[in-house]
Amino acid sequence: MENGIPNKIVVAVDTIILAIGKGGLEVLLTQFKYEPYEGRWALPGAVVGVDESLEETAKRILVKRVGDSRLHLEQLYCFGNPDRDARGRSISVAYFALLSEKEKVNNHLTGQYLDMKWFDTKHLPDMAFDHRKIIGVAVEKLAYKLDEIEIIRPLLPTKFTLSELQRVYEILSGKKIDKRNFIKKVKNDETVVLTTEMKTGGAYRPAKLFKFR
Amino acid sequence: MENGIPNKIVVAVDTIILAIGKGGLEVLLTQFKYEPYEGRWALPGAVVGVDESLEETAKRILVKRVGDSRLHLEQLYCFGNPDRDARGRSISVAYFALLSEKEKVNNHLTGQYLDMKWFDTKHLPDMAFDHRKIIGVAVEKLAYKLDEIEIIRPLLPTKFTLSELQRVYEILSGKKIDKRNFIKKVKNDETVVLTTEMKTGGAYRPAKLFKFR
DNA sequence: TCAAAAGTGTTCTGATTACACCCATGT
DNA sequence: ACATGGGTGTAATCAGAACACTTTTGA
Repeated sequence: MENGIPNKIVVAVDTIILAIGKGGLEVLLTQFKYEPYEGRWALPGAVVGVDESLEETAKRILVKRVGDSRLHLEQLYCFGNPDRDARGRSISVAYFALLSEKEKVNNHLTGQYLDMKWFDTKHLPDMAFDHRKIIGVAVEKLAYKLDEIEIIRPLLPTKFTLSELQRVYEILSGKKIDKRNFIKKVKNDETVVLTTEMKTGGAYRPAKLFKFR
Repeated sequence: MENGIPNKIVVAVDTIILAIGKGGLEVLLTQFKYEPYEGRWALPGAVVGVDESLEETAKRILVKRVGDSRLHLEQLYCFGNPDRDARGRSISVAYFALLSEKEKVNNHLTGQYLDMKWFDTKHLPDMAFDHRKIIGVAVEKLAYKLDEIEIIRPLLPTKFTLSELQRVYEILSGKKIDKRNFIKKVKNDETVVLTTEMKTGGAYRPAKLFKFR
């Protein structure tokens, strides 16, 4: 039962902004400028406004940091241990956001946003708060959701080759998979269909392009 | 990024206490005594203490309402729409708790706790806040988690017949399943094993008792 | 002896795994 | 011509679904 007694807990949203990079799954972090976490890296976040839904807070962060709020956004978990923030009691509602075009963000990485950088989720820098753990939970959940190939959609451009799809699948699941078995899986699933176009311009043999339905 | 600016948001934990009852899955609710939700039913909840973790808050609720905090407890979701509480801005971190012995709770349903009652999740009364929706999400998640039979453990006594196990499975999944197929599934799974005991005293033919490993 | 729940096996289908070679292109 | 990634099929195994009759007990 809830009642109206106010408390001193700060409610924040933190976003785990993920994209596929050269080496694997990457997350966008910002460097903290102040004590007690000076120099350490943190997830982009914001305190929830009094008239703002949690998802609106998350979108506000995305607009500021990525320049676009139309990403796949999903609530991950609510972290609330009393010792998670050395500055005082806070709880963080974590959302993950999936991004297909890192480049778009990278245009943001100028001027006032020079404190932002992509990191491979397997090689994270020194992190503030419990954010390392939060990223761990996010990566784990993503792998768990992978039984629906659909979850890959926001991480790819609208058209992609089978190899690109398979690469994302392997990165998220952490497992290698055989090409021939993978195409069977994809064809069964029916969420991914062939287009008539070919990926040209790449080195070597052109590949058929697929898209999500 | 989080900072220390205080806000006016109340952080509460609400618990969805579930058990298997005569008609199906049941949830324990309390009747609200005050405006603006007078007479409506709500999930047992509490405001999070400043030095208390979210899970500790949930356990505090369980001790008070059920007399036991050693239930299966799991965070469900964080609900935070600005209009979810007519009295002011609040967010609710929902936890579900699974209970095998409704009777234990029923001893609590006396004196100051006469405002507590079990309801079938399919026939809920008029509810306060967004609690009807929260219960819906909980029931859905439970069905989703059912691919691991393990999730049924906290809803059953330590020893149980195959039919009892199957009944819970059917209630949570919302589907009928064939007896012979069900035992194959259970045997494959290997989390449930046969004991040497029989369920005697019931009407008709005695049944073998199983237990979780 | 009857009512009610317990107990039991086979067949079919669809998904998953293991596995190896030729093809099309740019350099 | 060669290096590189694109593209393809078969056989074995396993889980899930459909399906009906006999057994044991208490009343």
